[in-house]
Amino acid sequence: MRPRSAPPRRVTIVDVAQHAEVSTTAVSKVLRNAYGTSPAMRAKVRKAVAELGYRPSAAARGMRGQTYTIGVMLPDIRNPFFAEILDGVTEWLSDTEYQILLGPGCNGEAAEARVTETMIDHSMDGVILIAPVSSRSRLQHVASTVPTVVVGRHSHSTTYDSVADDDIAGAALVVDHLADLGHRRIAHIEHLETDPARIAEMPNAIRAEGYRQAMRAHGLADDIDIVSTTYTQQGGYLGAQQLLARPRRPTAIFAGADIVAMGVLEAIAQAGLTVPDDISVAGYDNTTFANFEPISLTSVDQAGREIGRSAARLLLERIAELDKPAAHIRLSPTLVTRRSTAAPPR
Amino acid sequence: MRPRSAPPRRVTIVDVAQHAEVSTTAVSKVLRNAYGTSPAMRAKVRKAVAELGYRPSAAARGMRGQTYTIGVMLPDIRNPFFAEILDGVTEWLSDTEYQILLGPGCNGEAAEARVTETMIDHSMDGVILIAPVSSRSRLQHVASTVPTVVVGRHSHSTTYDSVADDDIAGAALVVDHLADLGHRRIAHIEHLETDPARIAEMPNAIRAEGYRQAMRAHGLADDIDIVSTTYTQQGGYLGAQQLLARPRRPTAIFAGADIVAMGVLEAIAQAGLTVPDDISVAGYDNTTFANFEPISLTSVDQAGREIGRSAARLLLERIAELDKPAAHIRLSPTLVTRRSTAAPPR
DNA sequence: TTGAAAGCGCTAACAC
DNA sequence: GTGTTAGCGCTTTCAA
Repeated sequence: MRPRSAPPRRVTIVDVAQHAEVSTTAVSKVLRNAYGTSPAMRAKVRKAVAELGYRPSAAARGMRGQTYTIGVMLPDIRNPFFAEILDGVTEWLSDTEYQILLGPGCNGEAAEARVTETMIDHSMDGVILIAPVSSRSRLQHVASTVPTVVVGRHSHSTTYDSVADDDIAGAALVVDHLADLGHRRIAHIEHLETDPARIAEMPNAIRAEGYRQAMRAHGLADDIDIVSTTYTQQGGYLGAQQLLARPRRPTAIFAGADIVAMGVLEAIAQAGLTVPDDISVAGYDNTTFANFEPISLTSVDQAGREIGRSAARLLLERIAELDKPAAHIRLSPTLVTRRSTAAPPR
Repeated sequence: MRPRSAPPRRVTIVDVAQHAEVSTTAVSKVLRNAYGTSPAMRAKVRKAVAELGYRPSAAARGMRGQTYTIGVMLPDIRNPFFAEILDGVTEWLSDTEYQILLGPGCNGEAAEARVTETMIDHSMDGVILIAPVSSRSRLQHVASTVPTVVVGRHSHSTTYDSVADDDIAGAALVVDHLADLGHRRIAHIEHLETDPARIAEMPNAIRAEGYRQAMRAHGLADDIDIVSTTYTQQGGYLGAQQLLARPRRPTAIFAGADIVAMGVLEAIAQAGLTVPDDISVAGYDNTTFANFEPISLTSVDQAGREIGRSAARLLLERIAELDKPAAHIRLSPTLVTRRSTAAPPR
């Protein structure tokens, strides 16, 4: 009745070697498809591995060679857009022998440092950092320790690769769409970026800049109206409240992220207004939420899956060739128009 | 200009020992707060650790002792309820030196096996399996290898601990609420469970059973109406379509999960009906989605955070004492009534 | 209280 | 093409 009397000793490479009547080196080589193994040997080893149910210990492997494990850090597990990226990563890696482990959702530099350290401590073969907020030097440090791909920042690092969408273009898609519908007072809710070093590469800051540029291009420079909050539902709610209280209320709100748009919709409903009759709303990320029929939110599609696939591909390439020059992929977003945007009230 | 010319050698316990002028054994002991270290020695070692920025290698640790890492497996990263549980786990472990790593979202037994194996391969100190679908014997196997807590199954295992909510009571809360409002034709959408071994412990099956019991208790045995699909948005959509096509349409739908309710709402909207005027809808899990003001879905709250905290606590207790008897915690759910439920149309 | 030394499971030189 | 051997960084006996 003792549940775990004897935690049975794990099958090791030595057991496999004995069972197959070869050396441990041979087993190791076969397992890694390394050079210098005869077909006969491979067959013997594979058979023994199967019969004994052997699995290599990633911990032991990590001390000498690879662990065949990729770490993925994502800031907020609740944001469905990140799940999309993750799907792409998973899809790309599913054909390989690499495993994935995720860091727990982390907000802020301290938590990010903790997560990346943990991944390094486990000697993961590479890490994918999704929308990190850490300083550039911190990312540099991580990348100098382990092959790294950064997703969602417009980086120009020579140390790590990056994948992001063209946020300037994405913001322009929204403004163009709203302007074409006849809107002039188009407001934007941004995630405030104070650190000047980060303004150049954080997507939120670039979306705001893209909004400004597009407004100017439409001759709407005087109508530029940005509220600075955070990319959260709460941020959208508070930001929208500010905008709705304006003497000349905007006729359209471009939220920097779908999660922000959720808060915006909530504030609008609470104010007794209707979307899109009284006010149009657009988001960014094209999450499942935006696609939810009763919501039907116009949103910028970043092709998260493709971003994830690209990130995984770049990482494997870097693992294979540590010195290869850094690649920086910019994917073009598209606009998915839905019922939350329409012509402004007259 | 070479980006990663020399990946600098990691600081090891030997470096710390030399710097502090003590033995590696001493360093190891201090790091683990082990018995037999003088205050003076501790001070010296701590100082050296800080000065050198030393971090223990989890990989190396894993070969002999603990890795101070907990693995959490969750089936679907998109379901916000799981994020809630995760928050609870994170909260409880934040006071400890344990780190968390998550498995990638997995659906199906094969994927679950892969994830748990990966965690074991990395010699994690313990694993928390959230709503696993694997067979009982498979869970037993995992638990006999590594301390395990299973979340969301009504298990009676002697090998692993478990935490779940009382799904019979949760279903009753919904039926009671709807019956009190005057509903009789209350339908239920369940996630189909065919494996007889699993019916007794899977929450979806127990919710369906709770629905049946509660309906009978209200004298509504003849109105029992269950559609079997899956716990997905698509499942809810298709299930609702079936129900709406009934000759005597139900006046209320109890979806087995909020994600299912999303699909239900979509089908209802598409059918040109209104919630709650034409039909009431209730969900299960009280996700952020249910709380979203424009939706305002009545839902059963499982106290996910508390579930996570309990799971983490049980796991640490088991890690400390491997032979302790298995504990099975059942938390009582509560009902959060919102605008999606009202009296039936007359 | 402290430290020397053996090994955890694996990979990588380097023989043969 | 194959096997022997020396570690990787850490924990853990076991002596001192």
